[in-house]
Amino acid sequence: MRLLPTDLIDITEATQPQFGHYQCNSAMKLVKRSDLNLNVKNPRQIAEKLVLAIEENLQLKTPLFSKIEIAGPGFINFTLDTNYLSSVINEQLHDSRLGVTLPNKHLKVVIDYSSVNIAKEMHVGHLRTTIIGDCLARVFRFLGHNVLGLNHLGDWGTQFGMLIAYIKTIQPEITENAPVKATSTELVQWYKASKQRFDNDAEFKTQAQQEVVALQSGNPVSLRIWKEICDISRQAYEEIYKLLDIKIVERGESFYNPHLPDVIAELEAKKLITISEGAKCIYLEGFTNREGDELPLIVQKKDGGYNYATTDLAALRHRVQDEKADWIIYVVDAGQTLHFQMVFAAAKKAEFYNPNKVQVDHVPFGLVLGPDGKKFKTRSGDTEKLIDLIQGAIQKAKTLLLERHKENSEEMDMDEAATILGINAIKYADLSCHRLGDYVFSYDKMLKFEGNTAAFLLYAYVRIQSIQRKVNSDIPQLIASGAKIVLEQPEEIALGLLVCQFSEVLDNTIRELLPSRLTDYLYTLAEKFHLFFHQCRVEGSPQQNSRLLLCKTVSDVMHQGLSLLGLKPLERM
RNA sequence: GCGCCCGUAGCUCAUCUGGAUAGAGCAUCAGCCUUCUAAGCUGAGGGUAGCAGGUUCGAGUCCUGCCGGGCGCGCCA
Repeated sequence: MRLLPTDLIDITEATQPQFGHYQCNSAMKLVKRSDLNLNVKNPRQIAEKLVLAIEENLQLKTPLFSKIEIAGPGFINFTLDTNYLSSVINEQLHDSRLGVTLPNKHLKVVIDYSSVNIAKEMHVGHLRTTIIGDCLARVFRFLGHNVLGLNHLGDWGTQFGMLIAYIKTIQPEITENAPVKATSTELVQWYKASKQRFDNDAEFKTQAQQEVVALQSGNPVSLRIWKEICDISRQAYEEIYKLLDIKIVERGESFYNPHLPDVIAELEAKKLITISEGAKCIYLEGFTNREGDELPLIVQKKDGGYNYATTDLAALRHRVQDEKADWIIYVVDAGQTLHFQMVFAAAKKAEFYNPNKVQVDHVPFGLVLGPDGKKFKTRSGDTEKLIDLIQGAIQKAKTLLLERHKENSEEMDMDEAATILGINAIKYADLSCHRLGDYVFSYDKMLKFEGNTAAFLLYAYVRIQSIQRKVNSDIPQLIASGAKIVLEQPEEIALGLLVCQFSEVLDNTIRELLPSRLTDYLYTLAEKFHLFFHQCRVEGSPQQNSRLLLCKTVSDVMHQGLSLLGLKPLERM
């Protein structure tokens, strides 16, 4: 398609089945371009020229299309040749990467997600960043990129001043060598108590702020208590990561602490710092506050302490300079959009990164709402603990499984299946809704096993496994013997086409950083499979081998797709 | 007040750099299991895409204004 200026190449999937498989919308755009001297007023005439050119170019090769038609104002509709489609899917059958080619350039992609807070329990609000970030990391990895997933732990800052000050009042015997005695539950209680005191007791607030400075400057007792707190907390969140199958590198705010003075020094050297009301600030164009005055990004507080802007700047610089990132992605809730805009703008101004060389994206997501339609409380109010939530889903899944398998419950490991089903349901409920929208968190909804849910996908996968058990054929042997997929029935062709589009879908998922592109695709794949299942008998049919292999490609794509979402498959359910 | 996000079927949501007749699920109604898992499939009804303009051959999608909801806006992260 060198014939067209790249910005005018507009080839998309057909919007309706009767229009074929793909459509080209370029003719309507070309007619407007006077600079190309086409001397044609009617887009249909352009479409005719394009079709001629395409047919000439493809003459000597395998026929790609069985039909190319011009329709409407100038749409060009392409119907793929079934033999060609069959040849593509047969190639994919032999390809362990399912038709997904490795990139020319392997990018270093840093993804910042999960960001749990030490001394606070993981709650439903951590679900989105953790699951979306994990999914994006998995897709990038599968596409052949070098991913560094970072857990930007909230393990530093004012809250630790509060906590340490509080612990010193209730356990005054603590020294550098006498450890804190507490469970993670107690820690959370202490956090709440210290927060309350911080808000209501001015003297305590001052103490807490002094503790922050002590911690940041490396006071041994403060550091010791801090380390204990982190260790206790870690046990709690690692349990959840294990359950959710999340693998992430821990690199919290404290990691950047030694770099903070240097970040400030560099900003000062570059003459970006203005002192305002005792605080060191960067003023950026286009940001105003409530009164319409310029809004600063505060990088050092008047008490000398650093804040999250400082840490984020240090982190960004580190990720560019030390990690050599090509792409940095922050999976953080939409409420922090302004913060990231300012940090990115400041980092550009400070030349911490070159926007032409490094792509930096904030990937915002909507809120998780409670049953009342309001945001789950995070700070002081009681919230649903993530661990309880997960256990609840697993319990519910188990009830459903037992109900379904009253007679033959010995065929499968109910606990294992329930765990997989429950966790899949939670993850899928989150990933399948559009990232930017809020959604109401509901056990019932996420465990509903109809419609666009994890169970619907799993059910398609399970049915394929069931067919394979029934036929009991050695599939690797079958492939080795040269058996081929022959797409004939409309249901087979529709299914085969979809299987071949896996690679395109992953590209879209990454381009928009939207996991819901992948869930939508897998949902459609499951739908098309169920259709095929009803219309096309596999076992005992004349097309048994071909259909068995078609099922295998669907199973492979489904398996890989589920894995990219962070879900696990089941052989039976 | 300013900025960002959202508003699509009774409900929950899709609609992929603007494309042809806006699609699913739930709920309602009517069908399909002596054949590979009925957690499935088929069919029916259900729409002024918040409202009003504009740009365009073409707008749910882009622009402007208004209405409604959410979030954010100087030392919490």
